[in-house]
Parts: sequence; C-alpha cells; structure tokens
Amino acid sequence: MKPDALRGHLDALLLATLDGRQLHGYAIIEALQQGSGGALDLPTGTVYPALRRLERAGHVVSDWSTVGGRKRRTYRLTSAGQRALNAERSAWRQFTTVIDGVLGGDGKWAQA
Amino acid sequence: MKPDALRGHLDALLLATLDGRQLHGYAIIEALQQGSGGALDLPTGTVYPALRRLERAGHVVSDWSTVGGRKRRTYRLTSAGQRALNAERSAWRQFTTVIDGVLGGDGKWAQA
DNA sequence: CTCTATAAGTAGGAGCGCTACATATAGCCT
DNA sequence: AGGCTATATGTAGCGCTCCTACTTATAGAG
Repeated sequence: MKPDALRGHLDALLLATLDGRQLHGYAIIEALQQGSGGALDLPTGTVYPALRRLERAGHVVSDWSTVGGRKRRTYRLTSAGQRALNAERSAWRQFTTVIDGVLGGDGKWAQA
Repeated sequence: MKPDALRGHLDALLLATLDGRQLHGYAIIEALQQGSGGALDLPTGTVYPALRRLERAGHVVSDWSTVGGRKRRTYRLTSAGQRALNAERSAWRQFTTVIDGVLGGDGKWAQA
C-alpha cells in the first residue's frame, strides 16, 4: 500500500485502535500491524506526532508510567474522542460509498 | 465530506472518470458531481493541476479543440493510464479492506 | 560489549489539495 | 449598453500531513 494513502484517515485509525482500551504509542503501532494483517506498519515519526495532535485536539489524554524500567505514555479516548471516532466512522462509510461508486462505475470491473 | 480525505485517491477518480471516454476538464468535474450524487464538487484549482500531473506522468494525453467559441482541452487515457487505473482500483480495494478491518474491529459497530 | 527489542521523540522535506484570483467567450435579461 | 450567469482553463501560494532520518534511553540476549 502506498504510504500516503492514509492521509486524512490516520486519526480514525488511531481513535479506533484506542476504542475500549488504553495503549501506549508503541503498542498502538503493534496493534495496527496485527489488526491490519501486517499491511499497516506506521513509522514512529508518523504516529507520535499524530497522537500529540489528537491530544491537542482533546480527543485523547495521556498518562506517563514506567514499566520494566522503560517510560510509557499511555493514551485513552476522551468522550470528545469517542464522539470524534463515531464521526470518523460514518465519514469513512460515506467516503468509501462515494469512491466505490465512481471507481465501480457501471459494473465494468465490479465483481462483488 | 472533509475535503482532504481525497488525498492520494484523486488520481484514481480522474482516471476512472476517463475510462472508456474522453472528456475535457470542466466536463470531468461535472461527471464527478453526477457520478457521486453531488458529494464531489471539486474546485478547478484541484482538477486542472491534477490533470497536468497525470499528463506529465504519461497517464493521459490531451488535445485542444474549440466548441461554440470556447476552447476545450480534451483528455483521454493512455495505455499506461489504463494500467495505472487498474492498479489504482486494486489498491483501493486493498486499502478499504484494511481500513474497514481496523475501524470495524470486533463487530462493535459493524452492521453490514 | 555489542546487538536487538522496547519506547519516545524531533527536524526537515515533499507533495497535494485547497482558496483565491485572473482570463475569456456565449447567451440571456433588462 | 451593461451586467450577470454558465462555460472553460489556468496560476500563485498556503497549510497540512505523513514521511525519512536521526537522537535518546533502558533491558536483555549472545
């Protein structure tokens, strides 16, 4: 998958990954790897700044802890973040419907 | 739909719009409007530069004509563009599958 | 004592889509 | 005659985001 395809959808992925659980940055990256069957291998330089953005936006909050001598910054959704996630999910639905419609066209290639 | 969601997928839309027919820029914008049920209303400042990029990339070629006193630049796919369109379509499939998987998660919200 | 895994971060760049503006013709309405 | 709308193409420059590359630090394996 071309790296920039995520543009504009990364927030949704991060929020969804934090839905119902709290994870630190490194664990989020691993969760996305596993949750995507290995298709998503996001670099730290993408994820960490994105989490900061989400925190600035009030969608997540973080707490520091130390586990096994290593510092962790653990994130969890705020209620605003939960609402944002719902919005992202419905926006994603709309988005794929629209693009599918254009790409699918008249059924020339559709097979599903 | 948030405007930047298109990032990375605009080429696919333009190539798909030109699949099997030749259109000029203005007509492409209208075709996308109709083909998306009004959801896509791309500004000329987005479409024209994108068409130039596609032409530079060898995916489309253009010819000038004059119709009703107005100049038109009509685009059509090259064979490389046709291949690129196929690639974009399968990339889109992969992309949506991956994101759907992450957003859908464990079925908490999936309804389809 | 080095190498890998774990863990977080910054600096800087590329590139794309957008806003806003400029240009030009045809046709309609007043 | 003048203005307005639709048709048609284009550029300049901005903002943002994701990426590459690098830095820092600890624990454990070999």
